[in-house]
Amino acid sequence: MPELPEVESFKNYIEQTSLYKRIKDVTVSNAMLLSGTSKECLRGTLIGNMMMGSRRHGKFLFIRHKKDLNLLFHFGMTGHLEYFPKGEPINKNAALLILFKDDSSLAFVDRRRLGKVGLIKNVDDFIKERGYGPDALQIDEKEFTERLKSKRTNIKTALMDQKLLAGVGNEYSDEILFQSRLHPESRINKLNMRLLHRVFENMQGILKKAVAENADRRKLSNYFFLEHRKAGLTCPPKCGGFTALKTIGGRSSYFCPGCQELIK
DNA sequence: TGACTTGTTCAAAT
DNA sequence: GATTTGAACAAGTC
Repeated sequence: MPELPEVESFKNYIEQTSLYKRIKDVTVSNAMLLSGTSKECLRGTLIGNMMMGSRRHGKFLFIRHKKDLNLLFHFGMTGHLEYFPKGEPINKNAALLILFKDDSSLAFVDRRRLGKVGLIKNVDDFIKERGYGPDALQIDEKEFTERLKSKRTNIKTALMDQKLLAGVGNEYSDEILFQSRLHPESRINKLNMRLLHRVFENMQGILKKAVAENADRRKLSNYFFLEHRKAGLTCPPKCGGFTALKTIGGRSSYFCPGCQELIK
């Protein structure tokens, strides 16, 4: 479930493995993966070019090839990248395989095929046209508060709404609200500034830490709900209550009713 | 067998 | 009209 920290780690991965290599061939084995482009168009456009840089916005990753040519990745639920140096066996399940001139390759692997790959001209225009909010790590507290405070929906749904702010998904939203001791169904417009401040601080803290650890869950073991997505567990901090599961905003939401205050 | 998972999108409801 | 809610989708797991 690639959320902001995972996508940031994919960005680092590309930068460490795949920049400035001439592209020799492109294989698309799952055309459904493509968004707004065709196999032929993707191949024709990428072959002969090279990746010059990358940029992440929310859960989207953009690879710049040249001015007005960016490769777009969205990883859906199970998408990820795999790089294979020359001579290493490549993953045959790759939905998209980019072969470089030095015979190394980069694969987009996506078992459940919910990811998307596309070509776009301008990243800022794309974000604007699609209406995505500011990136969750770029937004400052003032704008965060401004964008959220008038909403009447619950805090969890809002945090996950990519048009309010981009990058937070189901799992990280649970962790942010757990650390903030705030019930996911709390109504935003009932929250005071102190509480919104707390959510903002926890969001930034958790995302930054996760990015610093390259989204490696093993290194985030002090983050309770990222590690244990289960109901009926004893809440570790202080309250000693039990964790609960409830569908909120159409998503499985884990929380502790004992220490996450519900404000309605 | 079918219920459940996720992010996104679009339709329906408020 | 704007905002909010919820269902659908895809496909793999259990």
